[in-house]
Amino acid sequence: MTDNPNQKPHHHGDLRSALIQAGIALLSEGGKDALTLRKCAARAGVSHAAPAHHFDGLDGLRGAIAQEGFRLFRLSMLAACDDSNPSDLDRLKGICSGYLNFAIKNPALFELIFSSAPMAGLNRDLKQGTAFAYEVLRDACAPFAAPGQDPQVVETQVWSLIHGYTHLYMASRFGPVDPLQQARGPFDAVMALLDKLVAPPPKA
Amino acid sequence: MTDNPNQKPHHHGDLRSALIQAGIALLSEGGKDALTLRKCAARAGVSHAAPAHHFDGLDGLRGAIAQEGFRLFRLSMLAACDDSNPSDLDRLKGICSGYLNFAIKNPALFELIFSSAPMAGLNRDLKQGTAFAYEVLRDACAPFAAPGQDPQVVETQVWSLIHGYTHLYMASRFGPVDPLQQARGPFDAVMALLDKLVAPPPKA
DNA sequence: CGCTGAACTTGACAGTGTAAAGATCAGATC
DNA sequence: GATCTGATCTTTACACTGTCAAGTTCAGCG
Repeated sequence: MTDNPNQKPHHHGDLRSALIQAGIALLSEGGKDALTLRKCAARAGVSHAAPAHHFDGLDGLRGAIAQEGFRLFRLSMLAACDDSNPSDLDRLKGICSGYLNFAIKNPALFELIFSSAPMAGLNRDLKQGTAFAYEVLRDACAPFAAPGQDPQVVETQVWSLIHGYTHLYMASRFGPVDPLQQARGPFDAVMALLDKLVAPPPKA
Repeated sequence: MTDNPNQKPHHHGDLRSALIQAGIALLSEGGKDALTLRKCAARAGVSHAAPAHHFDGLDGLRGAIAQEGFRLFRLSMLAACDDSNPSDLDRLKGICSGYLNFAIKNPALFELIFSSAPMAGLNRDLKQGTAFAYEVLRDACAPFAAPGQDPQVVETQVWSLIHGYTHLYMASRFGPVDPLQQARGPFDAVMALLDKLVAPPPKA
């Protein structure tokens, strides 16, 4: 009866995750505006109103996609510095490199997860996903906190620097974007600012 | 005949600029998604298809609004550091302060002007508007370029830092946004990284 | 067997961008 | 002055979107 895989059942089985994957694919293929409830539904083989039973409207789907996006984002940062044990500075720059690489490989997804939706409106699972990714950055920044200084300061400095560079690079502010990640603009020159974290100014 | 000001003429007179102003107002009131060709037209008192004669679709209107946005953005940066002659560092931090202030006062407009529309697709006037605003940042960075170093390096470092901070702050990544610009998050702590531009590390 | 509730479909509606075709009018030309 | 011309704006229409309301299907259970 239902053994025939060609015969789609009334219940999809795992529609929620199928819609999220469809959404990521649409973002990847057509950019931010290509993410549509109806197109996601069509790609998952269900009717246009089916997603409403799994997400709270389009924003709900965006949130679920963002959660998955943060998971991939974290993996990209970790993958860029899993060498043997390099110096603390190399490790931090590796994290930043993974930060940028994720945006280059997933422009629309990167834009989505850092879109201006106020954090207050995020559900708990998504908040946890962002915190989990932030942990990677925090760990890499830990060795650079001056004694007696709030470690958040260095974290915020590094985060601002790499995030700003990535966002401006993706907006073609440093020249055309290279999807092959060969030319990443003045990435190394900008990241050289991090060198000054380890060599504090002389007390004079 | 046509002396009666209550009697609206067939020709608007300055519809193009009226639509841009209407668009900025809509962005300010309702955020990024509130910018709509039809709503702009209605606010300007014309039919919904009238904007098509002045802009190349919604993206064309966005570009025109961005051009005006860059003009205001530049003024905001200049306004934040027009004191008497402070130090180079104070002046640079003032520019950064104006950068952030503009985003706080015009969240949707800030998002629009730095949206990921590739620079390649921008028209010449808009490109010139962005270059004009960038000039302010470049001038403020000039005193910090190490001798023999490409001044673009410092410019890109500073730009990345302030842009990343602003973008993350506006996404409520450093806590809730204060529209009154009283609490700007760890702004001063992050900008302290710029101190290291003037005090290079010792040579060993 | 029949019930119940979740999963999904169908149909409808308002709002959107955009294109085509017509109406209006200021200004130049004759 | 009369007429032509082209820019400006309106009207109409269409496809697509998110969202709601109501109906349909079906697995699991008493």
